[in-house]
Amino acid sequence: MPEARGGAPFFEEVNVTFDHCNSVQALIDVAVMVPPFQRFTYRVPEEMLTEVAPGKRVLVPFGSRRVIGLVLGTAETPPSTVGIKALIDVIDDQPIFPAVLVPFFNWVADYYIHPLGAVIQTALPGGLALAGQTSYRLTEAGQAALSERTVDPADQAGLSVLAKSPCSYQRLRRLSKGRIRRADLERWIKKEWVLRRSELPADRARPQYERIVHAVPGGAASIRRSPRRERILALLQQYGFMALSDLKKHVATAADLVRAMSRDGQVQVTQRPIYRDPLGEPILPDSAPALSDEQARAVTAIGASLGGGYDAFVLAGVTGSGKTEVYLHLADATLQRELPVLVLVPEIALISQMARAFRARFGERVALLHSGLSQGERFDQWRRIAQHQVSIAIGARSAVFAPFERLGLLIVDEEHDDSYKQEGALRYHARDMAVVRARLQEAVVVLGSATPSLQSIYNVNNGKFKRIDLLARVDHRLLPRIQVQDLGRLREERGLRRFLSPELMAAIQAALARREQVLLFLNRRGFAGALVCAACGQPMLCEHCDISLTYHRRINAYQCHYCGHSRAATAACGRCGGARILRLGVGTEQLQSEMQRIFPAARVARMDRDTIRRKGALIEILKALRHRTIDILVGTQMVAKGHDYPHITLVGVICADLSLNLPDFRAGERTFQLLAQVAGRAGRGESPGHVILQTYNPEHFSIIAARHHDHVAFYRQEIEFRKALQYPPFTRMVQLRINGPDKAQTAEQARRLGEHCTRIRMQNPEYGRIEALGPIEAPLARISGQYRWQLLLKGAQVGPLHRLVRALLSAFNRPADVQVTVDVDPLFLM
DNA sequence: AGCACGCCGACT
DNA sequence: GTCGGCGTGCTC
Repeated sequence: MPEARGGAPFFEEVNVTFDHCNSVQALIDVAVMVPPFQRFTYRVPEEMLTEVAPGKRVLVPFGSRRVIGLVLGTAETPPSTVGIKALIDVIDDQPIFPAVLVPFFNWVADYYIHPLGAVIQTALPGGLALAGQTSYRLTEAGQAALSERTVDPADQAGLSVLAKSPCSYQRLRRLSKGRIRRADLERWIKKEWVLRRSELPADRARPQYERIVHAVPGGAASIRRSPRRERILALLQQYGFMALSDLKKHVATAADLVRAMSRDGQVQVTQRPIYRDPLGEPILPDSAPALSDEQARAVTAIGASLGGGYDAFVLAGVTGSGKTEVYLHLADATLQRELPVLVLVPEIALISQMARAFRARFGERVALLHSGLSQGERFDQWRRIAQHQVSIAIGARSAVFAPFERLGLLIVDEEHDDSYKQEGALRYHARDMAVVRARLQEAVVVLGSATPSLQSIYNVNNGKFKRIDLLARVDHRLLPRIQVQDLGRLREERGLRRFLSPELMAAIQAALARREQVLLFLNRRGFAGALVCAACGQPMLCEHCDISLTYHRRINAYQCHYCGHSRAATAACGRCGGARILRLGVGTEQLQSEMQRIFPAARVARMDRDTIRRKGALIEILKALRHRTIDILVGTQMVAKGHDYPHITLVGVICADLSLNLPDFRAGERTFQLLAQVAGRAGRGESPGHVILQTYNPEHFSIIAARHHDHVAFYRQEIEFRKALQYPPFTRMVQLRINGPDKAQTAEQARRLGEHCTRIRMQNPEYGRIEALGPIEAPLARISGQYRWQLLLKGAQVGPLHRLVRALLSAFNRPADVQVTVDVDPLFLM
């Protein structure tokens, strides 16, 4: 094939060539699944034309290698400067995602400034072997060199790691604790001590099948009979067909017998896919209860838009107003139009609750997608959606990529929750993407929350979203009474009395006497808050993170909450060597043990990251609460998240200020949401709720607004503050993060990036109104041994910001171990 | 990421 | 002159 280089006459000839071999449609765009993860154009050989389809994996030549790519569609703009290669093979029989997702993937790649192939990789369930695995193995020469000790002592250690077994580079790095570097491997390969083998491995996640045995007409009349065969034939006569696994329960040797019988023509065997069921326990079906007038109005209002193209709603329902029931009715209405429903929930723990409700109403039509599933389970759920076998999917943020070909309704529950923001290589916000996906697929999107984000309320006021309120709690339950206690007046007290006001203590006592449940919220896990040397006042810092350690009594150690590193609690002060370390403040661990001491008869439990680490532990706590085998629950902010605790009447907020004092412009919003949410946990049953909110800042507007359940007042003040300081939603932000293992080098590269940025901004008037803050050292200057710098870009329009960042990144050459990541619409500026 | 290519200094 | 070290840049 001639290269389409050069002038017009040549161009025509190319077209003639295309016409001649009838292959104009035979050019396809493929996203390669190895760096640089970009889209490339390939030619499809004639014999593969019928097989190729968007969403299928293909094997393509790439440089001197063969790699896996994903078909995006026919090429729109064939590249004119390079020769186009032909693809080698089509891997899949069925597409692994529908073609309609391609524009969505493109949008995500553009908006978040991330390579298309990498976007698709994050979207797909794991185990699809998208990248060829490269493994390294010690050669005989390497073995010899190692045993003869002719190698450099520095290489000795690395090579002996490799001597144990061949493995991948990543595993190698882990096994050698990061001491083996890429350059070492390349050097060893040159010396022929090490062999690199690149292979395209089999999928780890494969469909599972079960064998179905069918009766054959006249089969029973066949020659070979035996009592066991008779039994099998009789069972098949009765049921028509049976799974082989069920047959085995009746006839232990069924597997062999059936094979023989199939040969003799007595039965017929077919295969049918089975799905590993992530929902272990059976769920009793329920039927739709009657809606309140308010709920019914919400369903009618939103339901009117179903099937009529894109529309977006904010469903603002106070805690306990029955949003889930509205979702269920809307889902039902959507299914009646034969359109699928996608439900996003902020975290795994809440998925089971939502899934239960949906399963009870819709049975087997529900798929689950989240990271708690095994790779095989996730693959199965994904495939059931892609093959139209389910019409509802419930999942965490990555489920926004669920492979629905058509979509009627997208629900984002607890839309204000920051867990929707993914903080990996691709930093996306699942709520924002849900809105975009709804627009692209002409679906209705519902953002539900008791405390809608400032962003969403702003969009309502802009006319972008429609707002629907649920103001009443179900069964006319009242919102809890909130009482504020000033912690300042307890400053002179010693020990726990500093943190527990007499009013809170009395309320706990009274609630326990009434046999009601108490929730105590403290946004700090561990035993004590701060660790300070008694001699010199130096705080205990993590060796890898420049972050204060926290004392954990259960393991009797100081622990870093950022990298997990811990030191024995006998460790001395890092500065003066002083042995006496003061433990100031209080954490959930201490609060729990103090509560147990003060109320010995009460059953006290704790819910924080430490106690729910074990799989199923959270469910157990929730169950125990429901069965009233817990009297006092102590917990961190996870207790505020949407769980339904029907028997809790008293909520104590130990210190409402912990999230207020963070150096982040969203601190006020987070505090208000947290307080409103945690207060909402009280009084969801028949008894009224009571909340005691302790704070050092009783006059702060976030606290006052929370106290009066006054969302409007909070919004009005917060939006003024954002406007005055030109923060989102009035401006758009992109944050560039510069990370590296070396302090000076990271600082130097950050400075260079800043200079590049200034130069580009000066060159083009389009960037004139973009503000660059930094580069500055990040507030968390080091995490897990990585030094962190940041450059924050702020502008009125997202377009110029995007273009500036793209120009900046393409002009910036960085050393291999310094990383630059892009965070569009950053949520955490630390 | 991997691989080729091209440029330097150290050897046959 | 050739080998092999590493920095640079491309992959349809």
